Amino acid sequence: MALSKNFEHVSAESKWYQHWLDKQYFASKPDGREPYTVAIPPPNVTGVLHMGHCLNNTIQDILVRRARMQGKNACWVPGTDHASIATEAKVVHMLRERGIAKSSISRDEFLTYAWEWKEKYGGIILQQLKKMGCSLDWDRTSFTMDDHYYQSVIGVFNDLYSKGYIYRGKRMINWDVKAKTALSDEEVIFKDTQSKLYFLRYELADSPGQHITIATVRPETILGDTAICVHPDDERFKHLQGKFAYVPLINRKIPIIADEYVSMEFGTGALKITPAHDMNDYQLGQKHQLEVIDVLNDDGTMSEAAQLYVGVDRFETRKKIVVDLEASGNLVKTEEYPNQVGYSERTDVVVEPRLSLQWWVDMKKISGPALDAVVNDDIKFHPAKFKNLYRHWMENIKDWCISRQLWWGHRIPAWYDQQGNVFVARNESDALTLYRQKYPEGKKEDLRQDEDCLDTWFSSWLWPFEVFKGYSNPGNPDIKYYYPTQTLVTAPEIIFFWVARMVMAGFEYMNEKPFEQVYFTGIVRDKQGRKMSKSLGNSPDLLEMIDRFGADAVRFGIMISSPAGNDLLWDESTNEQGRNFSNKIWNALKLVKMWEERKPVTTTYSTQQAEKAYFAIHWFDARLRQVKAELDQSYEQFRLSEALMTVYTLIWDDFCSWYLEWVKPPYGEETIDEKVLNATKGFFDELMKLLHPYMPFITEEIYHHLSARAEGDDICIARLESAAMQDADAGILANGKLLQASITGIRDARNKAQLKPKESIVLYVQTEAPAAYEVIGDILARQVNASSIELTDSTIAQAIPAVAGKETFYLLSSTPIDMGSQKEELMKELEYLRGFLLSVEKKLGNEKFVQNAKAEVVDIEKKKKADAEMKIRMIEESLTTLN
RNA sequence: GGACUGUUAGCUCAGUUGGUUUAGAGCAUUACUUUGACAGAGUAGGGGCCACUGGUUCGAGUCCAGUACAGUCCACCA
Repeated sequence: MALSKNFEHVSAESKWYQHWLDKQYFASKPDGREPYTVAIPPPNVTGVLHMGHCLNNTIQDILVRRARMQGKNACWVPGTDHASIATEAKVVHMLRERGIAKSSISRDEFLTYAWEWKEKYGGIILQQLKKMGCSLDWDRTSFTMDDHYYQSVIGVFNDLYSKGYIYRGKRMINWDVKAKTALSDEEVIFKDTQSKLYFLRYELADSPGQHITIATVRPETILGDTAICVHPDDERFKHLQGKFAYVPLINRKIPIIADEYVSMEFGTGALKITPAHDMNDYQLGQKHQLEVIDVLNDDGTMSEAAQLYVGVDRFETRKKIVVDLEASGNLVKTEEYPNQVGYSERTDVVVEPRLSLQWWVDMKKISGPALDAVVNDDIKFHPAKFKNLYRHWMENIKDWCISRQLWWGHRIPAWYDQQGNVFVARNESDALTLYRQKYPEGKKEDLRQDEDCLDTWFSSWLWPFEVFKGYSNPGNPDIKYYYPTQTLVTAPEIIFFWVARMVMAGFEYMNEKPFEQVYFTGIVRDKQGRKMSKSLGNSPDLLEMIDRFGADAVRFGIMISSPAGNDLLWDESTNEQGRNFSNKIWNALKLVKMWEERKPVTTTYSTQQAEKAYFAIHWFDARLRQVKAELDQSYEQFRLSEALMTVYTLIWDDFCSWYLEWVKPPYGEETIDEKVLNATKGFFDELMKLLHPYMPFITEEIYHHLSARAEGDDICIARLESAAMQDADAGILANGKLLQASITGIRDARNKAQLKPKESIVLYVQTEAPAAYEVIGDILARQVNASSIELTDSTIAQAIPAVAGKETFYLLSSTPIDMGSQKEELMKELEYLRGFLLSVEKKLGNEKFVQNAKAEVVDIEKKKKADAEMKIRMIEESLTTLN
């Protein structure tokens, strides 16, 4: 069988993914095995794959595939989120492009368009996950607006309402004037902004011509002013307390009140109070029973109440009113003022604090167990630093505004009658029943359902259990088997939006945490450290990259640059590293396949001979065990990039660079030792299994090239056995290190002396461990092109000396050689050793050290000293041969 | 403004309770190697006062304090 020059990822990847699907390897059913459950953080239904998804889902796939190979019943549930604001915005945009205004169509018409949109674009992101190789159980694909899911959301609302945890109230909320909806606090992003501070003077009512000056960044809101407030102890304004002033331009008479809230140092010490448009002003207004004048419409234009600029946008008004205030003589001065302004997370417009009637969840009622679970490590956070963040938020939790003025989503199950009563029920007929309990003659037509939808997160907080119908069909076999899930992999950005609320919902409705552990990924940034975003255009086209480099390479690239718990500065060049790695593995396969074409020879050795003949095998066997133990550690701590690096070097360095070279049959030889061949293939199998979670496609491909496999023998479901170190391993590994150091040192010496690779040498070894050379001698000789190896007690004249660790080698060559550079090298080494010796001697000469340090430490230092002295002696001896 | 995290080679990061060499890895870089798996490669190098300043200690990249810078989260005094 002829193998292509490189790994052909395009054909292999689609072929194997389809094969895995055909074999139902990702489909999970409850059975006697230990479950390993992961519920995907559902991407927006209309979203497309970006680097954040790539990182997040690669990590999940690694965990899930590894669990599957460890014999667990792995179940990774896919799905999407209806993403109310984001999707509705897209549909509104689409309609506008078709010349349809949302306001011109009915709710039902709009929803028809929205569902069409969802059907058309909804599956895209899931298809993209398949391209990445994600081993999701597609039969379980969920959507937050599936029937059972919808009913559960409504059910939860009803339940919380009946417990008194949900209420309706008029409060200050964050208003998105573009989406025309309320936002939760978490949906507001504060950005540093260079603003202007305007100093405005208000004429005093009793003293014409006299003024009080206030400072504001929002002059347009003065039209809604209902008071001016000063600090009660402020001497400058004491005489004005209880007096009145006129709002400029409209001359409304407002009181001057006193409250300790006002800072005497800031601005002029006098604060204008606009209860309708500022959170703090609202509270002051409540306290002092001030009038509330709302001067803005829901789209951000000035309302009738403003009297002036009616219908003009708020920012346009700001420009105009400043001009007018200046003209009227009320503008004293303006100052540059840097402050932070809230923007909508979804639409990126400046958020308007606004008083409105919304639905709220009283979070303190349900946060208790959720806080404890994380603080007690019942749910483990990785990295643990997020525990503090979580705790702080939970301890200071505020009520959650859950109503959104949108149509796409779960409609709030509340009905209102003409009298202003509210009936919360699961459906209209239940609501009618409630209504009739109060008004027996009531008719269906008297009731009107709330127009609003619920916040998206009010549905996604049920995700870990409702994907198994844990709420809608309690106690079913799936929920009993799969819940709680094992690992949640998500971005720290949504720790409050989602993670915290899932924990609360889990305890409230399943009486159990939703997941055992949470792994917070870093944020994917570009090379300059900027967050990847659409607007910056620094987000690469993932599918194009997969086509070009292969999914394995892209997965490799993102994982290798992803330190546990840190943001990752991702650069496209890591794709190349991944592709080169694939190529390297592919070529190793080609080499092994070439050997296979030779004549197999079965050789029997005595135990002692075998130790020597098969040293490479014994060594790699030990290395595998060692690395597997390291990997277990890394996985346990979610150090996935470290684990990948470990596998990478094991394959590239240990297997390709060392092992394969050690066992490679000499050129021209037509036979192959059968035991070596079989062992090599076995190692290759194991290596592919270790790598499979990271690079599923190429590993499956190689696995099948290595040996003819029975039907159903695929690496995807192969067992990955863990291994413990054995007693003999330490000695073998030490010999391996000695062999490597010797080869490197001697090659270096050959290079420096400009000995051609083909020129053979006689190698003399001066060593404290002669026995080792019994075992490693043959390989050493071949790797450094030595015709023979001799042990020696003394220096060898006319030979090139080389020092490696405690060993000294003498390379005797038949051709005359230039020793100059070699001598220089040895002098450098000598200089280093003398410096080192000095530092050790200094340490040992320090009485306090010898007195206070632990005995072992002192012994180590003594040994260092002896070693250094010995090496110096050896180099000095070697140098004499160069003279 | 408050809290947390970080600052180690050109870049990205390891460095476990202070002591096994005068600090490691990957990528990048340099020199050499070119028909026998792989030039998308091989072999061998170079490259760091561990941010700064003090302190604790026989001993500090590692512990403590302060300073500077960066990042994240929270708060919002108009």
